[in-house]
Amino acid sequence: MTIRVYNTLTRKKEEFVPLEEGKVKMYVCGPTVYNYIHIGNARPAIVFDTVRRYFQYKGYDVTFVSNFTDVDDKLIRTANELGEEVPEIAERFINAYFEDTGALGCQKADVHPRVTENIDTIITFIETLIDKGYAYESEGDVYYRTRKFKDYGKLSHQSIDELKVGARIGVGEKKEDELDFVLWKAAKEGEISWESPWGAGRPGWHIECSAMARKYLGDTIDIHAGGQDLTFPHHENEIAQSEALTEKPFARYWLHNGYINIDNEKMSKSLGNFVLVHDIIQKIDPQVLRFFMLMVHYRHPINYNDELLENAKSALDRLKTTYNNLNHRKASSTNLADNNDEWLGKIKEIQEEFIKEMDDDFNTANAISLLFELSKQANYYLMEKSTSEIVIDAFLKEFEDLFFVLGLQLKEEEEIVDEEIEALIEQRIQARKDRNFQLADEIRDKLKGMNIILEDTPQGTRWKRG
RNA sequence: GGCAGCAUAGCCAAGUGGUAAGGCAGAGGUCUGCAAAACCUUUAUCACCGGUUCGAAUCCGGUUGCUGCCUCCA
Repeated sequence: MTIRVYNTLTRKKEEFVPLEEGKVKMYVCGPTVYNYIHIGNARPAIVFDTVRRYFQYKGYDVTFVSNFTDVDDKLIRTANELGEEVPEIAERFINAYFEDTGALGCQKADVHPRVTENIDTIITFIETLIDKGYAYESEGDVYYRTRKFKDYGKLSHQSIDELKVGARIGVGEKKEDELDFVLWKAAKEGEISWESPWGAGRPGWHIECSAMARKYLGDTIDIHAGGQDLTFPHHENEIAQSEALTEKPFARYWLHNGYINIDNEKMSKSLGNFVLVHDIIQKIDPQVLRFFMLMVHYRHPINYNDELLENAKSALDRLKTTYNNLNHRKASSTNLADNNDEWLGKIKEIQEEFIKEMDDDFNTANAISLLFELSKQANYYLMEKSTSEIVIDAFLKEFEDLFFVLGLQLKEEEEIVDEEIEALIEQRIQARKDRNFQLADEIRDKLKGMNIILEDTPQGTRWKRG
């Protein structure tokens, strides 16, 4: 089965056919590193990390590039406010980005290019656009001649004339046309800058992605992705820049993820409702946030609040409990069960359904429902009097594989064996043997107070943290 | 004004022509010394109106409500 992806360019689900068989070249627009990332930044990171993992699961060789915008107006402003230099700020929040997204289970990209490390590439790109007549210098700035690019608007499906109606006016007399956008910005007094044929300055926002995607992935890439709001103007402008330069299609498939609202309101500075990943993961397992996001289809909006996150935690715990129960049962399993094939068949069936759902434009919501089906089947199996190690292992492996695809972790960190807890549990086991249930319950309550929850199973007593 | 999206049970959320997945929460039950975990049962005709069709949550038209983008916000 092939993967079908919704392509913003055509507004349809299309069969994914890579440029080069078995390989996927993917570029995801990364953050401007002037602050900790908020959950809106986390969504594309999580979603497209999952897309990447799924391609890999299907056997593709994926080259994944995601940039850092490490110089722009917001960085300069932040630097001024804090009395620091732009590179310091950028470095700090790039590190924070890796820390936060790492906690969320996102793998690092193959390349994380930074604007400030690719200034030469960007300047060359702009020079070529000028040579081809697609750009012009004006008082130290360089602008893109938007009307010259005949396909402008093809991604956001707007005609140039419609855009003109909505275009903000008064941006500057330096432009030939109000739709033109900046490729190179002349430096103001004291601003961080680089030398260029047009004087000291820095790159505009859109040009970096065109230049860096081309440098690291080539003229045409398979997938270009980012948040929905980047469709226009950012991605539209990237297409204009890249395709004007190479005269080839820039990206074959454009994927965009939906927004996140906080308590049904848009996250915005004026509302003061920005939720930083850095803060949430102090309070809740980062896995839960990832799971929460994957429970909704990536193109749909998500509403966020604490209660919904709690629901996601309960749901994820259910799956983890089943996994732990399987592990617990492994020790007492034998090789003598005679219905192994039946169970192995069921597991295989669930795996196939999972793949079918993910093939359909990465429908993680449905894929997760298959995890619950796996959990249900595993629980049925655990009700059997004797279990086969082969089947238990197959269940465990399936859980691990599918969790890995979604970027979720099953194996807990090694619990440090607490002697006090162990001793109390031993005492209670003895008390139960003696049918001294009052003492047994007292011990259980005491442990509960220590956030230890006990489970008495036919295979013995086990504990977990609450 | 232009372009686009959304409206499914108490909550979250799948589902684009064949009679409503899954999760959370709730209720009842089984198991258990009691719990925990698990299992079973139970809760919707899909915003509204009209149309197409043997058949629509799913297609078309309209109405209402909400949302996003329209130059630097993921």
